Amino acid sequence: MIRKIFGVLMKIEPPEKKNPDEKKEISEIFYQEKIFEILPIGPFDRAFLYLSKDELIVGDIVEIPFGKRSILGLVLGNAIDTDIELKYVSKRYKINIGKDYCDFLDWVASYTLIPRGNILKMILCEISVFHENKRVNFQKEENFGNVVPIELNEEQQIAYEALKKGGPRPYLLHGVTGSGKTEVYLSIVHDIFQQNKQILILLPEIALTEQLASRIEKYFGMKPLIWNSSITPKNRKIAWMKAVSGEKCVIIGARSALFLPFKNLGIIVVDEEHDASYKQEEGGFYNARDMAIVLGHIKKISIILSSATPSLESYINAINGKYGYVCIKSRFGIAKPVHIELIDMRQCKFEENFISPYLLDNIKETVGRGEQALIYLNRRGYSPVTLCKSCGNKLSCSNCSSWLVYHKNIGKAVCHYCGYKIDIPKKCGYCGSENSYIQFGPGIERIFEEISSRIHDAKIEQVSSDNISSEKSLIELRNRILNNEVNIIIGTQILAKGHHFPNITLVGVVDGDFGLNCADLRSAEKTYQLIQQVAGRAGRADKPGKILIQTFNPEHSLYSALVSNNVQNFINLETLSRKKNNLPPFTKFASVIISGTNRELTELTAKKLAASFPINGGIELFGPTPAPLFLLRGRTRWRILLKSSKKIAMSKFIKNWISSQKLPKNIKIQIDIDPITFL
DNA sequence: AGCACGCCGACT
DNA sequence: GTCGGCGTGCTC
Repeated sequence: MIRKIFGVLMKIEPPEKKNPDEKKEISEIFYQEKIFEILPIGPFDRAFLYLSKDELIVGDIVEIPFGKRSILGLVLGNAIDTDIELKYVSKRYKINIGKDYCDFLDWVASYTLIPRGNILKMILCEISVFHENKRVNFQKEENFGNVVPIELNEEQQIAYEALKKGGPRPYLLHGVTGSGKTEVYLSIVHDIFQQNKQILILLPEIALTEQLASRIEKYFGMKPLIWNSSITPKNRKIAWMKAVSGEKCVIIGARSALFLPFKNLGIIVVDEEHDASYKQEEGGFYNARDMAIVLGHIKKISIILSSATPSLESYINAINGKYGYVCIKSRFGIAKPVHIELIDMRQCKFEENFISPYLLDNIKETVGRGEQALIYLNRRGYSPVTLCKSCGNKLSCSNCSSWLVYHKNIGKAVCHYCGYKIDIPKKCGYCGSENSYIQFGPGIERIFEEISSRIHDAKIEQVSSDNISSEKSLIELRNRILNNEVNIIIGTQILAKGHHFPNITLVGVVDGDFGLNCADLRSAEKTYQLIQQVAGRAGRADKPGKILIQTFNPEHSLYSALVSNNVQNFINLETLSRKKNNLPPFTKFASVIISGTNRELTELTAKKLAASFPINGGIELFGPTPAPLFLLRGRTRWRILLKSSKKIAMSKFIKNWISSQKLPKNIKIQIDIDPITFL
C-alpha cells in the first residue's frame, strides 16, 4: 500500500535527523512510502508494521527501532494501511535470506510452536556480520592436486547409483557399521558439489567433525567449513556469509547449521540420523532431522538420512515408500563379524564388584595380547546414589527431584540437572547416624577403581564429559588410544560414536539394561542402538572383535537379536509391538509441561488446563501427572501427554487450546511435539 | 528478549 | 528521605 504524506513529516519523524531547512523542503513534496510486515528478533510470533522509503522485498534483513532499542528484523511482505503510528525501518542490509527460508521459518514455527522471532534468531544466530562492511576473508578453499577419487566396491556402487537415479527426495541410507556409508553419500555429495551447489552435512556430535573433515579434504581437494557452538566468532561469520552468498561450499555442522540461510543448497546429509542429539530440548523443542526433511521438501533437494541403526520412524517411512530406501549389507574390508555374548549377572556373586569374573578375565586376556579393551557405562561419577546405611535415606538435590551423584575426584555429591554440589554430610540428615553414608551402584569412576585394583600392569583411562571437555582434548585422547598408549578405556557414550579404533578388540558393556526399564517408549530401541554403536568400535581390523554385555535380563528379545546379529529381527518385533500398542511412529505424541515456582498454583493451573481441553475425536489427553522430574531447578513440574493419529494437525490444535486459556503470569508452558524424552 | 514503570524493604 | 529488588506490561 502506498501512503501519501503531505506536510506530516514533522509529526512522523524519519529516523535520520535532518536540519530544519531540509525538513521544510521535503514536506513540500508528495512523499511516497510503503508499509511492510517485519518480524523482529525475539520471542514474538507475529510481524510488526514499519514504513520504509526504500522498496523492500521478502527475505530482506533490516534494522528496526523496537521500543527503546534497535534490533534486526526480517521482511515478510507488504501490508495494508493502518491506524497505528508507524516507525521507519532504520537500515536495510544487502542481505536477503530468500523466500525459501521464510517459508521454512514459518513451517518450523507452526509445527514446533516455537515463536517465529526465536527461529529468526536461530537463522541470524547473533551474527555481527551486519555492521561493518569489512570484506570477509574466505578460507582458502582450493588446494587441488591431492584429490583422491572415492573408491566404491560393488555394493557401495549400487547404493550410490540408487541415490543418483532416485532424484531429489529423502533417502534412508541404511548400512551396518563398517559398510562404508560415508563413501557412498560423499560420492553423491561430490556430484552435487561439482554442479557448484552448496552442501550441508549434519553430525550429531562435535567429536565426529574432525575425521569427516579430513575425508572431505582428501576427496574434494578442499577443506569443508565447520559449524558448531564452539567455533570462533570469526569462523562463524565466514560460514554464515558463505552460506548466504550462494557460493559452492561444504559445511559440516551440528543441528543448528540447519538454520544457516543457504542460497544454493544442493543436498543435506543427516549422519547417524537416529541420534537423540538431533533433538533440541532447550529453549524450544525441535528435531533437526525432521526439519531437514521439511527443508528438503521446500527446496526440492535430496536429504540423505544415514545410519547403521535407523530410528524406527525413518525405517518405517522408508519401507512405506515415503523415503527412498538404500541398504548396504556387508561390512567393507572386514572378513569376520563381531561376536556378541551375554553375561547373565544373576549367576554372578556380587560382593562389591560390578565387573563379572568372566568379563575381567577377557579384559586381562585382551590386554595380555597387546590389544585394547573398551568398557562402556553410560553413567558419570562414582556412584549414582549415596545412601545412609542405617536408615536408607538418599542424598537428593534441593532444587530437583534427583539423587545426587557422588564424584570421587572432587569429593562432592553433584546434581546432574542443576549443578548443585554438597560435601557428604558426617551425620545422616534424617536419622542422625554418624559416618553412615555409603556409595550405592557404579559410575565410571568406580569401575575405573575396581578395574585398577584388579589389573595392575595396564594403562587405564576414564573418559567422560568430566575429563574431556573440548574437541582438542578428545583428539589427544584419540591419538593416545590409536598409539596404544592406553590399554583399557572406561567411558560413557562420549566414546561410543563413530571412531575407528582398530586395536580395540573387546568391548564390555557394564550395564546392558540401563534404560531398558524406564518408562520411555523408545528405551529398547535406544539401548539397542547404543550397544550397536559401541560394538561398532571393535573388530575393524582383521582381528576379531568381541562384545560382552552384562545383563540381568538376558531373555529380552533385544538381546537375542543382538546375539544372533539379526537387526531385522529386532526391528520387526519392535515395529509389531509399537503398532499393537498404538505408539509412535504409528501415532503422534505431544508433551505439555506446566511449571512454576508456586506448588499449589502450578498444580491447579495444570488441572484447569487439562479440564479445558476441547473434546476432539482424534486427540487423547493423559494427565496431568507430576512430571518424572517433579522438581527441576526449583520449579514444580506437571505434565500433560497428548496422543493423536498421524493425520491430525496437533500443533495447530494445541496452539488454539493453550492460547484460549488465560494463564497466571509466572506459570511457564513448554510444548514438545514428538517428544523423545519424557522427563 | 530487553527495557520501563511501579510499589515495598534496608541503607548512605 | 533515596537506592534497588523483581513482578507486570509493552514493543509497530
